[in-house]
Amino acid sequence: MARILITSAIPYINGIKHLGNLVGSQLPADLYARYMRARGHEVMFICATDEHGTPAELAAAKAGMPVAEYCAKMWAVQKELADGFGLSFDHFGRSSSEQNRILTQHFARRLGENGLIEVVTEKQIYSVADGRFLPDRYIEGTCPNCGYEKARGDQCENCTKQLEPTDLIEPRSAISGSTELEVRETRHLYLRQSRLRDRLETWIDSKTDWPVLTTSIARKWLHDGDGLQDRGITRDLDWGVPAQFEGAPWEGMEGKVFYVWFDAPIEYIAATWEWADAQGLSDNDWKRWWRSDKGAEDVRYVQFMGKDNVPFHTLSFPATIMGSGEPWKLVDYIKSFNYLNYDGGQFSTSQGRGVFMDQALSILPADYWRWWLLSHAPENSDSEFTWENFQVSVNKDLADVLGNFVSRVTKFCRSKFGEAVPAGGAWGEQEKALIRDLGQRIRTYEQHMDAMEIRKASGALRAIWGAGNEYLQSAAPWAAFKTDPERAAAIIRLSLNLIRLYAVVSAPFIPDASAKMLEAMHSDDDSWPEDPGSALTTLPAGHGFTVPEMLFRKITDEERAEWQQRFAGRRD
RNA sequence: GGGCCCGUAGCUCAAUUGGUCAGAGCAGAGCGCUCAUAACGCUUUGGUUGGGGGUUCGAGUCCCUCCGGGCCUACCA
Repeated sequence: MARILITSAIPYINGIKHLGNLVGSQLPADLYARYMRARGHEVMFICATDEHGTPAELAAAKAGMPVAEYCAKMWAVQKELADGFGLSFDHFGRSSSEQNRILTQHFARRLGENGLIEVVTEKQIYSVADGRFLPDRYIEGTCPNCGYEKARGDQCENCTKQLEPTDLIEPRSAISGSTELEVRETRHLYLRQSRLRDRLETWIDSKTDWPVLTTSIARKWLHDGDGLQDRGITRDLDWGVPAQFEGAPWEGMEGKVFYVWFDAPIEYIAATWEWADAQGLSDNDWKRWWRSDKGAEDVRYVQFMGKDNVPFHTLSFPATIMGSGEPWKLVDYIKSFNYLNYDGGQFSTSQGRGVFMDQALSILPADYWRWWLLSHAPENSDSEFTWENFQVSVNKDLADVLGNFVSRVTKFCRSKFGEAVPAGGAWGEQEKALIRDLGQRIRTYEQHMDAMEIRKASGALRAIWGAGNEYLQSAAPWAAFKTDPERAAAIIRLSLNLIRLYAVVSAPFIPDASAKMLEAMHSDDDSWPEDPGSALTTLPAGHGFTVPEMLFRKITDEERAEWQQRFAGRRD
């Protein structure tokens, strides 16, 4: 048994995530966690909300509530949606937790003591009307290059030229529109990650099995220009982890907080601590996942994230860990994803374009979404959601192939033998061939799952489902029943057992349907079919079952057309 | 501007380090079956691998170039 630590990139607190966000981190992480648990491994699966930063403060102000209250409310919303999608986190934490405050300040102090933090005085734009310093992209103005009037302080969207906020003509606050802007001096802590460049590069170079997407982004940052640059890790905000605290090796940081990207990854650790506290466990119960001096040497740590998160997970967070000089766990494997597009364009949170998690669950159960999203995960390039493709995949794979298999077997048995596993007959050549075939297909499935090749794994699973229909067609119990009922009984006994086997191997992808299948088979034996032959004798003759409700319904053309129109733009 | 990724059958995607007629699923066509959610099984039609050039005994794979799409570019997260 191995020990596997799995973290999903933590979703930002601000608003409800769309399906592209879901498939880029939380959902594949859940698939992997469920699979590894099913294989008997000890798993710690961690996620949380990322709550600090300017957008959270602004969203709270817009909602007319204190930021802490807003975050608490949105955490509950996201938690409920995560539960709705069956995301099996061992703990869904909050980056605003007390545990994260303690750890974030701890890491900062260690980095400071190790000479890796520097106080830098710099000039930033301050908005008097808003009473806050403005991040570059919260400043709007006219582009000096092309004359576009809504250029942002970091880049002009129209001509793509990169800008400094002071380049803008008639700059104004993007928040209030106020033109009362001043350049003010402010002091910030910088993480001197340039000093760790060689160590980081050696470390990245050792990861020869990582996806190209992951390593190429890391290398770009390591080599771009003068190489890895130092990075400001504090901000002039109210909401966050205070940068000035008891024991801090610097002064004058009162009123400042750590940058959200400094404390967010630390929340992976903090959330594990939150988990231990919530369970009433000891310090060592969470440290054994994170500290190699506390029993984490044998832990394999896997992170899941979208490509936009890669620089922070390959460089700045590892720099934080390495720079601490303490034996915290570094990531062993990063699985990164491209983006999922929506019907010819991008999902857009601001425009409400695409399907969001709450909307998805309001029209179809989670398993339908899980299956489509995972079997089309954007692993090698950006991929695309279309309603036509969604309808066809769900109807064919889930309803016709898997759902109908369960239906035809259970209904045939009920009508010919009653609602119990029939006795009599024996396995022949066809059964031996099926078992050999299943053994191979399951092994292929396991290999893809172990390698986190999600699309390939879904294809292998579909092939396992297909094997059942192929077998039924060639064994033809409906024909055998007329001349040799015992033979038909043997076929159906195996087929009913096959339903239980399908429930077990399919559970990582479609946990709710799998639970229904097990329930219909009146079984709670969810042990992995290490040996298909014996797995198919789990339900003995005489064992009762129930014909289940339709496992998956089909999506009609009318529904597809309606949804296509409903989600084309503008969220209500 | 710089960097990276991608372009393969009508659609969604595969093709170990360059190595036998470029493969699946879906859609299409034909046949079979009738237990089942008009479901299932079998067979089968689709490709000058975006265009052009080059290296090689051999290129979807490597190099150059052009076209098209996407991402990142360090103060959104």
